[in-house]
Amino acid sequence: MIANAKKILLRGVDEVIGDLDSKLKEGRPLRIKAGFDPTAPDLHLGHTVLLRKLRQFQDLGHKVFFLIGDFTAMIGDPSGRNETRPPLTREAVLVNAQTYKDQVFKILDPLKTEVVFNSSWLEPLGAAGILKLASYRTVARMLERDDFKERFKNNIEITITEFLYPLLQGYDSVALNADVEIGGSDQRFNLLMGRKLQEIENQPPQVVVMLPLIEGLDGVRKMSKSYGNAIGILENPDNIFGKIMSIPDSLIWRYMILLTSISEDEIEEMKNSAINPRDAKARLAAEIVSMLHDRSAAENASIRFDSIFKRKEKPEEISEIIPLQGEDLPSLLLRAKTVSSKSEARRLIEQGGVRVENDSGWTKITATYSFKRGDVLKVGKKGQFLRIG
RNA sequence: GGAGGGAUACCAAAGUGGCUAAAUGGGGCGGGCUGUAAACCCGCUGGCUUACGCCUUCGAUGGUUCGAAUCCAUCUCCCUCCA
Repeated sequence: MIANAKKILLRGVDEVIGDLDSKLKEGRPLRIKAGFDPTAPDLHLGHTVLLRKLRQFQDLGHKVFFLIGDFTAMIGDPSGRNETRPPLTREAVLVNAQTYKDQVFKILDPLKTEVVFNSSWLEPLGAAGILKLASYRTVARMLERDDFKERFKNNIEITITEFLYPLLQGYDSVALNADVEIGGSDQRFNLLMGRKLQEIENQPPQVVVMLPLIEGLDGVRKMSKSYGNAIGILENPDNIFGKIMSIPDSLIWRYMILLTSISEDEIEEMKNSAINPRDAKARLAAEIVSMLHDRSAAENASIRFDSIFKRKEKPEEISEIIPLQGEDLPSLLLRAKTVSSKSEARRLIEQGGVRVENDSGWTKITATYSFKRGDVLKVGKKGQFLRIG
């Protein structure tokens, strides 16, 4: 029973600190904590690694405390950063928090989730409480943390508030009496701080479960909206499918382990077979679309993908644009929002990035091409289609 | 509080009076080859213009000059050393 639970819970996990076994053996619903920094307006696939892990705990009967770090967001988590973050306004924090709530239940079980805001206990803490927390740790201990150490060494500023961040996050664990905290492996220091503070406050220290940060679509940097290498949770099925098809092969198995429920045995089997990486990717893409939408959305996305990219057909639904009097191609493309400026449009056209469908297939066109009603244009290699109305 | 150094396009980094819309690298985009993969090759990468060209951009503001990213003044921010 516990062995089975452990197998599920440890899938894809980077590292566990503390005794998960004995927590599980207690047989009660554990209090699982995961903190979210409400700075990102949208969740992406990277967040689902964590959300999926939370869901697995829920499915085994445990309770998730989905913590929105509205108070700590005013500082900004320094983890993994090489620079100080600008603070967010209170309003922005609240708006972002709401968008989080709108998205996470695509993965989490709402019945076993409690959404909490850390301002509800950090605010009452007051200056005195913060001073007390701060007295628990020394500057030397803080500088043990890698990113602080690096920044300190390289004369990159570290604000005092950033030192406070791990303390406050750690205190969240005390306030919630957390049994387990799940976080990205970049959170190591903060997660361990929770254990430390719980011990000081005479609580059993939480078990720390660290998940890897997944690489973004470029396969190099971690997935992040600001790197433009992310897939948003709310994106449409075709987009998600297409983006997965464009990931480098090196990511396939990692994504399968972390983002799908395909059994580890089956993944091993595929890996050892002579499967065409393209087909493995298509399977992966379908699984992910199913997770964020549903099975039939995944099937449709797969069919459309093959039609457009394998057989070079045009999609059945194409947005139509009606040309204005005397409008030229660059202006039309700009108005259709397929490019961000006319210069860009000209560049694109000059380089053969714009084609029209005719008897000989997709044919490159020039800026002076006189389009006519019914023409279907394809813009760029990712394939944006336009019909002239 | 004192002394010195710095701020250049998405990022890094050259440029110290005109030849600079600004070298080079990365990133991004487009083309070729593919499996919307990787690697590789080619091109593009401020805006407006069919084009000649015009306009805006080198931390901010003001000035010198026929002409400034480059010189001067003030300001803002960052770094180093000293206290």
